[in-house]
Amino acid sequence: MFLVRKTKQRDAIQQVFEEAERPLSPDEVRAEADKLFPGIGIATIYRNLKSLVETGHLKVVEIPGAAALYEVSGLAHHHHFQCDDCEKVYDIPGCPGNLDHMTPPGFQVSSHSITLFGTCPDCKE
Amino acid sequence: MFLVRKTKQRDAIQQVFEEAERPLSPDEVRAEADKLFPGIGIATIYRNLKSLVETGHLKVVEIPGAAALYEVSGLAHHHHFQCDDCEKVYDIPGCPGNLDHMTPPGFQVSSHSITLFGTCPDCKE
DNA sequence: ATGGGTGCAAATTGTTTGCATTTTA
DNA sequence: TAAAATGCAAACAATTTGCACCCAT
Repeated sequence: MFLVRKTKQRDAIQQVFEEAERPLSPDEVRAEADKLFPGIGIATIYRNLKSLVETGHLKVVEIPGAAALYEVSGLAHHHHFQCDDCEKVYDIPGCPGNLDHMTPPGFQVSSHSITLFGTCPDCKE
Repeated sequence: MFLVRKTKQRDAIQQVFEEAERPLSPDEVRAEADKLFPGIGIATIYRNLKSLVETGHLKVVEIPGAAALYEVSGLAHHHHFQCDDCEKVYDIPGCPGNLDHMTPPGFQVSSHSITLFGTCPDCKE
């Protein structure tokens, strides 16, 4: 990918993320983008997700035991919650902060990932 | 799987875990088990891993962005470290403890997962 | 008109499953 | 010797890639 050109499909995908309120899977992105650009192919979704991550527009959200999700970058440092029931993933603010006391001697930490699991408000009845 | 019978292959797989000092991938298990029982098939590895998890002998270790690993169960609550370089995963003791302050109102937390990323001692030169 | 982008289908990777055969109890 | 376990290969699901064609610049 040398130069990144503007296309209807790419615009549609970016717009999907601007309107999303939680991290989305490639299939969810496809379903939403298809409303804006009917017939968009799944390979196009994957290719654009990858290039949007490379250009810094999106970030990959990795949840343990699940396929990758994507969200707009530029949000403050935060973590995620996955509902045990509906499996949707939500952004949650906050961070326990310094995890140095968990770092064993000889190891050097560059980043961390925290995911909470449980029941989301929608599924809590 | 009704009754679980003892087989040479299953014994080999269990022995691999008794000697492992970190979580292993199915392929690593196969490589080690193959030394104890040459020719063991990958399907047998997967089937036994699944049943050993069901019987409580093993636990699945899910690292964000990586395929599932397995380790013996019965260890104290702990978390994991993945090396950015060699990608090996290590157990690390400790836990920041109460993460309630990260739980947004309306959500109910049942468990959490913490993974530290960085450089392991082996790769630190 | 040229080089990047798209859609489709084939290829990959990690994991599971169907089935004929072997092994355990 | 009946039921469970194995090995192999085919089936799957998620993601990537090759290629002919299309569309921005």
